[in-house]
Amino acid sequence: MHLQESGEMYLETILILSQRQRYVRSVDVADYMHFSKPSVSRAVSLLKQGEYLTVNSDGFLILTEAGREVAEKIYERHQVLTELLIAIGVSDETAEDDACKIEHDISDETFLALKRYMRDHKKAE
Amino acid sequence: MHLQESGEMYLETILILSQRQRYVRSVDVADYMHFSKPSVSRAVSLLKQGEYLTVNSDGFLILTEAGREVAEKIYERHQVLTELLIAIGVSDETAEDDACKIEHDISDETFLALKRYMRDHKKAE
DNA sequence: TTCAAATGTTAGCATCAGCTAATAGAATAT
DNA sequence: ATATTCTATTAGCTGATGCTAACATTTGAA
Repeated sequence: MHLQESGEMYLETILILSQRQRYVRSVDVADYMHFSKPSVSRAVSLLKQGEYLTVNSDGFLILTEAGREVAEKIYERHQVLTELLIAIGVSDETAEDDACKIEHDISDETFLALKRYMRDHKKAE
Repeated sequence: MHLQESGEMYLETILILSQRQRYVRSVDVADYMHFSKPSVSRAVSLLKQGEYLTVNSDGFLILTEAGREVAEKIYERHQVLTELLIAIGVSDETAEDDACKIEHDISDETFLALKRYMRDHKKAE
């Protein structure tokens, strides 16, 4: 089952929320993403079907290994891309927004090249 | 009328084809993009409606001022982003592919920052 | 001239991913 | 204990954008 950009966003959000809260429910995801509950409900059931997460008896969303891998990959991209854009002079808010779109688009090859470039140019700035 | 990514891709393609051919028809766009004729037909009629292009009596697609502006903006992004990715070590093909996705996502602010960065670091490499 | 190929359009299908309205069930407060 | 509120789901709508099948029109070759 191939994940669309939207699936990646849900997983990333669950990861982020689970770093600030003891548990994450569908309604928390809906609030954070400013989506309706039914939208989240369907997304969650698709992600469950794809085995990216499970829902326990309290309605808490738990990422599976596969789900966590995707979430961490996207979240790392989010952070690195945001940092990179800020480093070249983009405003914080725009950097966040643009990173959030680019993070789903680029290949592993490009992301690695960007990280390598940043590493090699950090002190030389 | 707000243009989606797909609309931008059609306009960019028409611009590219009009640089290599004396005229561009729907079927040329379909061949180039590997889309079906009906898909292009509908897209063209939407772009016509949005006044991004006109179709003359021979079925040739002519970008309007607005259409050309969009097409050139996206095409410039395409070229600059591809060049940038290649410069940091991404393979030609991946650079093309990734640039083609990023080009629709980033803000003007980010694109300007990237161009500025490239300009300032070109000879210093 | 006639028949075939090329071109464009219409109709209708599929998927993705958002939405609202309505409902069911669980948790909480009075 | 009852009523309210919170949470999740179901049903069904919407719009974007790809597709195929079928058809009409035009072009061009035999």
